[in-house]
Amino acid sequence: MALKEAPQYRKLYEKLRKLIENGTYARGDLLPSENELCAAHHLTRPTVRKALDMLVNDRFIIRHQGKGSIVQGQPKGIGILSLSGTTSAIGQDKLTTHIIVKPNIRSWEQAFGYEISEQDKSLGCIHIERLRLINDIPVFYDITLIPNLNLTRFTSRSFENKSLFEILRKHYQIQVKGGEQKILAIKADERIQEHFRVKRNHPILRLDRKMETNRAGFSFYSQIYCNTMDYSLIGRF
Amino acid sequence: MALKEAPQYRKLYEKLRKLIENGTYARGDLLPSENELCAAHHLTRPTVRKALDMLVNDRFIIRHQGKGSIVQGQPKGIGILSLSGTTSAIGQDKLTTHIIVKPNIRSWEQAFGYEISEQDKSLGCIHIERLRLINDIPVFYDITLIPNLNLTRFTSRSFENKSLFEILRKHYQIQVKGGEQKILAIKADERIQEHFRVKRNHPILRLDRKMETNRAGFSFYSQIYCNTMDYSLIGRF
DNA sequence: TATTCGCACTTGTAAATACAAGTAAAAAAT
DNA sequence: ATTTTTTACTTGTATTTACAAGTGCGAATA
Repeated sequence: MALKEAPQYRKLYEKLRKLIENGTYARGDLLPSENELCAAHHLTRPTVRKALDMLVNDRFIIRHQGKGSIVQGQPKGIGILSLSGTTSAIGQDKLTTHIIVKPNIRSWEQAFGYEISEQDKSLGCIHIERLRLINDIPVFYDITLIPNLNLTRFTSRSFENKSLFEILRKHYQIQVKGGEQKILAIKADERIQEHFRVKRNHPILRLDRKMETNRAGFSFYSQIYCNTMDYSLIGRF
Repeated sequence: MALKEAPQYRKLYEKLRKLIENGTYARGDLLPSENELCAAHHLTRPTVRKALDMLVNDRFIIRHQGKGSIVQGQPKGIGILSLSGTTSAIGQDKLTTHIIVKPNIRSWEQAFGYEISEQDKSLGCIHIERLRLINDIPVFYDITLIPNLNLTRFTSRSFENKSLFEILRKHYQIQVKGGEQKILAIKADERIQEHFRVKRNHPILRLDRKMETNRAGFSFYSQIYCNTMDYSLIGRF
């Protein structure tokens, strides 16, 4: 089964998104006009517009009739509380990742309080645990459970300093479209105390999340512990 | 200034959305095919597809190539983490409100870490503090700061068991369009211990929010303390 | 000088057309 | 009867064309 090539509008979306993410286009800049993008990439306007529609949807740009497409910058907009993964929520600070439990396949019974389908249950799940540090301070500990269907070579990929969301999007055409989350404040248990190097009774934020994707019936789950002492979570809504 | 008529694709979106919301199309049903919708509404496929794109985006439907558009049903409520105020986030449980500090006008210097404009600063702000109980358990304590411009009779209104968001929308045509929030876990301080009837070191969730409205330049601010022991915050994103 | 007007640009909406690709059921072959 | 192939649908991608409408700037006008 050969991988189908990504459609043109999607390729353009990825290109422009990258240019915004790496700062080539900064907040407030105008993107090239639709006609210029057409000429530059040998596409027609509806195709270009579809790519821009996606960027609007992800809050990378806004458009003004008669004016142009205005870069909004990284959608801090979609901080960890609204949509994106951790990596894009951090911004330019140094984010390092330690894999505590390497991707491995195991069975599951439940997923942090969320119901899972019988099919997912029968196939088992990919299990990852990561500790993430911002500027060398441990801030996130996350456990991720992904249904084990058809993600070839997934367990052998490197996740160090890479965004899980980005891997899913680029290699498997899976985009997180939204989801559900519970959020609560708890005391640090022993394992968390150790990872975060904090005392007992230290208040910790916990998120239990279900991520829903563009692939029908495909959801995955994560539980995130956050030490908000030095870095609080920021999000737009 | 006459109101411009809504575009065709938006009208179709509204129609189909209404049909899903009132149950004419139920979860699992197939929408009429794109060609049938074209014929029925005298539109062409690109226009129909644009309406369906919007429904996909809002998660009312998903589409399957070769199959059709499958109704997903109503996207579930948006909890406190995404957009709405507390009242609509609770659902059917009993929510009671105690006004701890009645609406009063005072000066402000800052608003929970957010920058405020010079104009807002010069006019002072309306200050409210409320304790909210779900099924008689104290769960939220919130402090709200609203710039004091032109909200006639605001301080004399009753806020018992009423939604602040609703008052702003109905009486002042102010709608919250989005905003920014910081979220962190803290230990209960003395005042919170008392209100929530919890011990020292009890983990508490704190949200610092800036609410942006449809009125240009008008934002207001709130700080919310949550006891997530019995009720965790649930939201979609 | 200050204002108005027009032009050249931008994005927004909409149609008509073509072909690719996935799905499911009918039709044909085994 | 079972399997395979065909066929008639569905949505997905992409082009071409046309006009509407908002923006900003420079030239013409008062």
